[in-house]
Amino acid sequence: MNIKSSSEIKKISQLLRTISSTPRLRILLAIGKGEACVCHLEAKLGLRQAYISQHLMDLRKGKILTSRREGRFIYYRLRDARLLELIQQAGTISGIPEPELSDLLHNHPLPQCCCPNCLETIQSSTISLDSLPILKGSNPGEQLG
Amino acid sequence: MNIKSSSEIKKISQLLRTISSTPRLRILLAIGKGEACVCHLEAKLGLRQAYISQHLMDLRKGKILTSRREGRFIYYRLRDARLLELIQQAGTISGIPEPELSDLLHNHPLPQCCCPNCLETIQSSTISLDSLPILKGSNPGEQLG
DNA sequence: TTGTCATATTCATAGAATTGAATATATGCG
DNA sequence: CGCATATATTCAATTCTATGAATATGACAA
Repeated sequence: MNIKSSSEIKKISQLLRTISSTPRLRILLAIGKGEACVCHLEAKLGLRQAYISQHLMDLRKGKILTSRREGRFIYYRLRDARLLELIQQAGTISGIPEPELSDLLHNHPLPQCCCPNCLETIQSSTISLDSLPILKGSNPGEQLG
Repeated sequence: MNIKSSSEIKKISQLLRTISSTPRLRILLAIGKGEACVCHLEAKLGLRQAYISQHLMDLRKGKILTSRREGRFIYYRLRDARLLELIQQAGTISGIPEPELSDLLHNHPLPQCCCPNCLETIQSSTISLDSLPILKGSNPGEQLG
């Protein structure tokens, strides 16, 4: 049996292509195992909102991210955390030394959103934690992606 | 420390982009853990020679393949066999069921080159095995890629 | 040397992806 | 409602990528 350009290969191809763009890789690594809203990514990556949103759309279409709305914010999360292992493996294969690689992968927890507006919320509420956007709102949020 | 579009990310991006094209994925899977000459790939994949050579060139430039000349033939091999695991992982993540996936990965040993000219050699030499192109020639071959 | 076979390279072009700019939607608040 | 904020979408332009066609190189054999 020959290797044909099967639908399996197309799926793999598409997954790899979708995650292979530099801004999308940066987004995925910034989200990591956690969740991130667009404004967070905007602050963290230094990219414009509309630009990030476009790439998030690609990642949603490629079934790589899921999103969840909570009030005005929309939180993105990896649909499958093994993607991070895949990226790590790619880094290893391309000869990136372990320290740099694990820095890339593990050094970016998202305790709370640190973008301007979230920071402002945190700073102005050192006492009442329930004003944090990630915690407020009783609605657990519908799945969007 | 922020995630910057570092050289590490660019390396990962380039690796993933290079292997993400359908014909290149097919080539990599056809080579697998073994070695293959262009004529073999031509026969196995049903693609034209020049087209395959172009993709082989990309894969060589991307440091994904090494090549070794032996007489008129040039044999290609994966520089790092972990690439196959990476591809497998990508398949798993994109939801390909295990049977199809392992078929894609393990069902293509390259006992000998089966392309027209190699077949002809094999058929006309059921007795003297040392006439097989993969075995003949005392020169172990220089690394080209 | 001439010819043949295996493979590589160059070049042109169609098509896809990336990006920037502008604008739209949707939620929540007063 | 009307406004502000968070995010999404559309559109156009530029820039990559893929592919086909033609041709070149390099090894071997006669």
